[in-house]
Amino acid sequence: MRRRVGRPAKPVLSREAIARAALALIDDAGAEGFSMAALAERLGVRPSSLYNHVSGKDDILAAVREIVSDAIDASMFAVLPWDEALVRWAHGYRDAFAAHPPAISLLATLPITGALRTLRMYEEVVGGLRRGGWPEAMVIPVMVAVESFILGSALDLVAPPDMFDAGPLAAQVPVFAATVRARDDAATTSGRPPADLSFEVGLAAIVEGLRRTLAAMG
Amino acid sequence: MRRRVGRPAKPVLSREAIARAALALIDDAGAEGFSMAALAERLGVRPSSLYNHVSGKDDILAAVREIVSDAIDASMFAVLPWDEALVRWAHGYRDAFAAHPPAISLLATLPITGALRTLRMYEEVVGGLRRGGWPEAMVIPVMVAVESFILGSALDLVAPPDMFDAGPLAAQVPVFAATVRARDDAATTSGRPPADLSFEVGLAAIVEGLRRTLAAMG
DNA sequence: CCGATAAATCGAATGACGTTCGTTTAGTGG
DNA sequence: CCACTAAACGAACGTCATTCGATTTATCGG
Repeated sequence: MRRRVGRPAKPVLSREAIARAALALIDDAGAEGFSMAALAERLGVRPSSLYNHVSGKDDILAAVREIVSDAIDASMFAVLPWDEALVRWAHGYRDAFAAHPPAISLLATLPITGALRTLRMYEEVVGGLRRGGWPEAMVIPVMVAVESFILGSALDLVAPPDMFDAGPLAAQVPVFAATVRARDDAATTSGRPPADLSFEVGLAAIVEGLRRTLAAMG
Repeated sequence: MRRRVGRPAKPVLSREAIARAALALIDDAGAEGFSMAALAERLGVRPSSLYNHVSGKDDILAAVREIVSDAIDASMFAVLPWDEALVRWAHGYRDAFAAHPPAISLLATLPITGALRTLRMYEEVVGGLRRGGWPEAMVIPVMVAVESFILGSALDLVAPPDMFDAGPLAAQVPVFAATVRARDDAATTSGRPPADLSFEVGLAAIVEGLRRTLAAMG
């Protein structure tokens, strides 16, 4: 698996290949397992070789974010009413991140790339909202608000499952502890993870609220 | 400012003092400027001394999060209708993070501490929602959904201001580019940052949507 | 008042990590 | 065929978080 010095016959690396390997590494080894050394080894290469194709670790993460974001479909805005499209877009958006849980915390804090494909997605969303009747100045705030909710929900997805486990302190917060149990029961009987319940409740609420907001503006 | 070896007359360090200095350091030097070495210097101490009071960097960040979270008031749930309390709580929650922008990205991905004060806040929120008529199994999902939106909005707060600047690609996404300009104009004339517009629109929508959800369950 | 113990710091060392740079080799255009 | 460029390698550097033993000082029991 070790390479010899010198330019290889066929290129071994590329920005794309590095990004794909990085995502696979993060999926396998988690966020802490993602190092330039580990990534290089997975590619059969020395760490310094990576710098011929990317400018550094941040650049790799930006490329990883592009890959993950590319899985988000926004074409429904062209054919569905804005509110219905928003719901489907949000589901696909969250699913794209949910497919790579260990990557979420790494990508969430990353400034969103201004890559062309990302801009095109925004173009579709914005077009759908405008056609739906939203005034121009409110379209971006509406989109960002939904995106913020999605991102926050993605982070919730990767939170430790016992986050709300009060442990020995449960006696001091009895209402809370009982309510957490009720949610856990609901999650079990519905067969869905607790994070899904929060996401569905919140998404339905925010879209319904937006419908009312738009209607109230005539 | 340099200390001598040996046990000092008065303790110089404590978990609390370390956490407060860490938050101040993050505010001053940003997330990248936060290192054990820099923190130790600010405290007039050697890095290794810190380990007598905290278990490591993660532990310090957890303590920082406790400090930031302590600024969140949840007492309004005891005296206001649940929907109004939710709006005020969300504002205070976001403000607490907005007071320390460089800390947001560090804390956002951190698993929420199960500290007693945090649990007490949840106890108040949960109590308010239950008194408002929410069925037991839905209370936690409702709270988590709102919290996810707040956290996502806090991250938006720290995003680079030119995030939506398409630059030379603007010609390829004309509707989007024009809509971003309209938002920037609205932000300028209203005298509020763009992130505030998104937060207000989203918060109003999600709470209004929750009102409708609850009413529909009668 | 004294000696044992515990608390707390320091200094040195370690290992991992991201990154830079000079060297070496192989393909490519003229 | 030759100069140039692309690409990978190996070595080195600086930073960082963390560990550990030595050292100093306060506190407490007798």
